[in-house]
Amino acid sequence: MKIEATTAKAYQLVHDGILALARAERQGIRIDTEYCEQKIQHLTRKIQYLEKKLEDTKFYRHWQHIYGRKTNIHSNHQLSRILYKDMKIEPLKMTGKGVQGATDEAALEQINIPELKTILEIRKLAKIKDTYLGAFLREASDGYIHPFFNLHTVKTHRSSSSCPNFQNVPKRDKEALKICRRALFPRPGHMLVEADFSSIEVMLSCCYSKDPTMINYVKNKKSDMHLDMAKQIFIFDKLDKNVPAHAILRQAAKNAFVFPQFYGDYYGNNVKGLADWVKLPQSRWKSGMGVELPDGRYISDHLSTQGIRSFDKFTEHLKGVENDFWNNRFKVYNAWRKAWVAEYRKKGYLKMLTGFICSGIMGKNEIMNYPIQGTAFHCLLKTFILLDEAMRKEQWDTKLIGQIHDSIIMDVNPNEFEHVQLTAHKIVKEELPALWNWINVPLNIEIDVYGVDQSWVKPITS
DNA sequence: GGAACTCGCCAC
DNA sequence: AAACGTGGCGAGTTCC
Repeated sequence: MKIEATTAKAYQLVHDGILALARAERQGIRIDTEYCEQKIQHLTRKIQYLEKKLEDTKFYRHWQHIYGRKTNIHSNHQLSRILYKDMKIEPLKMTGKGVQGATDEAALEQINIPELKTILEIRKLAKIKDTYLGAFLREASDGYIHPFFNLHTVKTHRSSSSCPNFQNVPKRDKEALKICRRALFPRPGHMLVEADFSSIEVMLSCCYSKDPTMINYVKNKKSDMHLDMAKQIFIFDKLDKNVPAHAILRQAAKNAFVFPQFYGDYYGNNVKGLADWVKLPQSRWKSGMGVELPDGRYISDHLSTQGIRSFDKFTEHLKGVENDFWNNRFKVYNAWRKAWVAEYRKKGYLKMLTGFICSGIMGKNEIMNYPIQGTAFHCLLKTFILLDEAMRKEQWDTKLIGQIHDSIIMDVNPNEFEHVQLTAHKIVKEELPALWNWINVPLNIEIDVYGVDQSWVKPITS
């Protein structure tokens, strides 16, 4: 696919953006190579130990019996054959291209063979060692890595990063986070600072759709879309998000319903994710199942009082929630979606608020997601450009060093921190809305600060 | 022996 | 009726 800017204002943004990003690439990110080397050795030994442990099992000997000298526990192709052909286990899901049984984490967890846990553990450690620490070392030069930030590779006009990819360093898995991010440091006496746009894709959904309900959700600090959805999905009149059990319901609604729905998913998939979150099985429910509620009851008992006693009944309920979500709660957004898709089908291309054009054959979900994703990134990019401008004009010692779609990573001189923070806020709250009159909601950033001379592991704020 | 593919997995 | 968007990258495998 050919990716180009296509209008004058889009071209200008890419032009300025490339230059600002190139300056960040040139600065680079400080890396502790000694740590990487030591940690790689440590992980290698750990992996060797797990491999030895595996080799001492019946499961492995069986594998060896089939593959002989070619036996390779890192081969998912071999593993798929062993499990699904040889041991005749019924595969619960197939791989993406659909020809063999899947051997990903979700699939292996469903199979009751203890050796598979060891394989998963090896996979996780190998990923950390090879994809992250190994790549950091390979790319390190004089104590710095210089990841590329590309603006010409992505269909949605977002960015990508490579050599190494700075945009996928582990964060969710706390162990992986600690090991990988411990390698990256600020310059001596400086601190790493990360400025994240708050819910930027929701903001852009407001800009495109002008949906009043959605706008109210992001403007009104007391309202909470995910909590409201949790109430509706799990049928509660009241939920307090500060109660841990309620916080889980809110997270479930957010991650297994709201986000997937905006990406184009449907209730039949969402219901599985929701059941996972609240630990309910995909079958009939009995008393005492699932997560515990603050009053000591379990979620299955609560739903039972609402007439929902099985996964199937819950699915039916969720179908109603989905219908209400699009035809009632966010009906203006839904109308925009329909009109937006119709317009693309008439013209054969779509044009973003920032002037970028996407053409080619697209499905419904792509037509809806591209403008949101692309334009959200353009807010980040313009902010990056303006920060870079201020930095050079005022000769900051602080440096811009990277970007992850909706966040900017800086290497900050502590004496300049207050000023940098003020400048960033001024850009997103005042300059951006003044520049782009289609911004109809308040943009905001959250700032995370890491300690002076400390790695990228744990922010000392927020 | 390298290119191109699949699979799995990390991020937003 | 159908049904989750965007990337990069390592290892294994297959093709030429």
